[in-house]
Amino acid sequence: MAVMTRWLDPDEQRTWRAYLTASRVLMDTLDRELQREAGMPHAYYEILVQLSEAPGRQLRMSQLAQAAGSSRSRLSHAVARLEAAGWVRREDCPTDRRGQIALLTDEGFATLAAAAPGHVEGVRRHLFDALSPAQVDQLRRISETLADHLTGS
Amino acid sequence: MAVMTRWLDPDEQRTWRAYLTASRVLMDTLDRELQREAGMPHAYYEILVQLSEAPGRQLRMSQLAQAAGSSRSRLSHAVARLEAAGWVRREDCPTDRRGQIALLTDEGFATLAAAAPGHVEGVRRHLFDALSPAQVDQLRRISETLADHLTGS
DNA sequence: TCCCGATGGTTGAAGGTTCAACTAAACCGC
DNA sequence: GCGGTTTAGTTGAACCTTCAACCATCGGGA
Repeated sequence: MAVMTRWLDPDEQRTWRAYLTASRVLMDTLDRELQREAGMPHAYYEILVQLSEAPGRQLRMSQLAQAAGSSRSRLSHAVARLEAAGWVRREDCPTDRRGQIALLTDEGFATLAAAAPGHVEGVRRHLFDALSPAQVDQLRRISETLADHLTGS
Repeated sequence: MAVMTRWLDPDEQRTWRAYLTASRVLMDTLDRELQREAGMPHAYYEILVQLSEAPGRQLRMSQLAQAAGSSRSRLSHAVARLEAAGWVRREDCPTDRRGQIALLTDEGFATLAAAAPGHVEGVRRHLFDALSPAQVDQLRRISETLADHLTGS
């Protein structure tokens, strides 16, 4: 028997369209700002942030991919570029000969430190300044629910 | 005088991280589903949707770019591919000799009609099924506020 | 011990996006 | 109607992401 499509009602349509537009414009804006001011896309910034917060400023590739929300392949390519830029270094993992450890160089840390204020300012201006405290709270709950739902299934 | 960075407080941090994760995973999931089931990325699907809803199933390139939230350049490249796939056709604009009109072919419409149920089902499953009606409403307001804020500035 | 499946990571090719440069036509003030 | 400035759209190069294929190593069972 054919399964009927559960189409979106007008309210859902409107919500979905608004969400699509807002998230796309927000991300495009932040990405462009970061590219202009720090010379890297947002995904690369995320990688540096995750490394900077890890103990010893280093992580196994897999864990870094996980933390940065990246595929392994993407991370491999990205780290290759970050390494060429001198911001990250690779080392062999002592406990697993298959493993690689990515570590943030001092130069990478300095670049991140230089980029962070501008980026945070952008996040604040484009996101938090537009929302009421209640809305920020709602957005957090919605996002956490969604993330759970998506990764749980 | 140096401008102090308005850093994010812990709640804002948490909100921002949750938002980043959720929106990235959501979009990645939908994109992959669409690629697998319809052979096109979400951005291309958006273009076909906009064309399908336009009078005469056609739009000027600029208006289509606007509607689909795409840059002109991106749209040019995309339409070139969609044309090669036989889903879109280009015509000269009769009233402006600089202009180009993109129009959805019957084949393009059929492809879209075939892809839509699966995609809508995905949006419902991954987004709406996870949220309460109140949260859907909150998300709509937040997104509309954000979009206004971003495009207004 | 040997084998086999799972895990960690890389690679190359194909496809998508961005940016800057460019052509052509329309608009505007004079 | 002339000359400069927008606007419409395309192009190519550089870059980023994805996908599938691949190699190496690890871990567990017979």
